[in-house]
Amino acid sequence: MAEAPQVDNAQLMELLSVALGVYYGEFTLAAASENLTASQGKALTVLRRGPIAMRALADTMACDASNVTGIIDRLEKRGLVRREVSASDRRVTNLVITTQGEKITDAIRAKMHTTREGLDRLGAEDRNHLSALLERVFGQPS
Amino acid sequence: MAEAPQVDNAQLMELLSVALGVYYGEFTLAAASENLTASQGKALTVLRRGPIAMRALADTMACDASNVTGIIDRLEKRGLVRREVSASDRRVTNLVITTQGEKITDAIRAKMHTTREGLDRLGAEDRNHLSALLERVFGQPS
DNA sequence: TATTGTTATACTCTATAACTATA
DNA sequence: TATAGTTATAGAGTATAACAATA
Repeated sequence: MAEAPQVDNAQLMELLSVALGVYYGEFTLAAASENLTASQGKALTVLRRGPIAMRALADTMACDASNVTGIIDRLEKRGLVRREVSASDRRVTNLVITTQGEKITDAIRAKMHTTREGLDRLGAEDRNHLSALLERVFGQPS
Repeated sequence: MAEAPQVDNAQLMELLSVALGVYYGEFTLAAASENLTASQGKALTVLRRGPIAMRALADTMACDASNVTGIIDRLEKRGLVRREVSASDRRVTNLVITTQGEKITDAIRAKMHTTREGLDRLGAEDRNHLSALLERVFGQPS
């Protein structure tokens, strides 16, 4: 049996802070290489998961709804995102990523070498375990 | 034996993206409750680990060095950070967090309920495992 | 010559408040 | 009345370029 390192939550919070800092820094640089700001890249990443309303995107990005207008304006001007008025509620604007937008999110992800090489160091079992742990920590909070 | 979910790196990258979104969103709100922007909170969090030069902080934050000047100006004006000219190289400015700055980072961390409760759901063994996995993925990249 | 930190500039992000359209 | 999205505004973040001080 290996010695239990006895990691407490404060140390784990610190480790998460460092790990996600590395991830976010690399994401910012990768987005910049595609001429996107971090916020634009983040919005595009959320849209990559599927269509979403302006308001819901603002909630996911933890920013005010008024900010999303400008961010989406710039992405739409570049043809990376499409606005669609909801059929069921005409107040709602649904956002849909375009094929070109999908290509850019894929390009950003492909450029995140540090993170990908880090994950490559894990075997299949450890990948499964990390996935399960992240889902338990960050998955649907009650 | 449990069925192997067969998680590939693309899924893990997506999961990391979601985790970062939850963590960063909560961090932004916690920092705002202390009247700090996300960037100011991030800078203070890095400084909490120990003194660091302006240039190194810019690298860690993945932003241009010129930005750090303004961010530190505002933190210094509030007494949360101190500038110290390096004794060994007078071009270098070392940044030191103050006692008041430490208190604020602790207050921010204390307010991150979703993340902390997520970690609380893990037992001692899973905490150790998550810690080891994060270090293997994000620890000192060659 | 090269590096550190600052300043000036232009653009983007951000929250707040007020507004229109729709429910 | 309440909600979705936009606009206007002011302060903060951001990269670029140019600069002074130091190495």
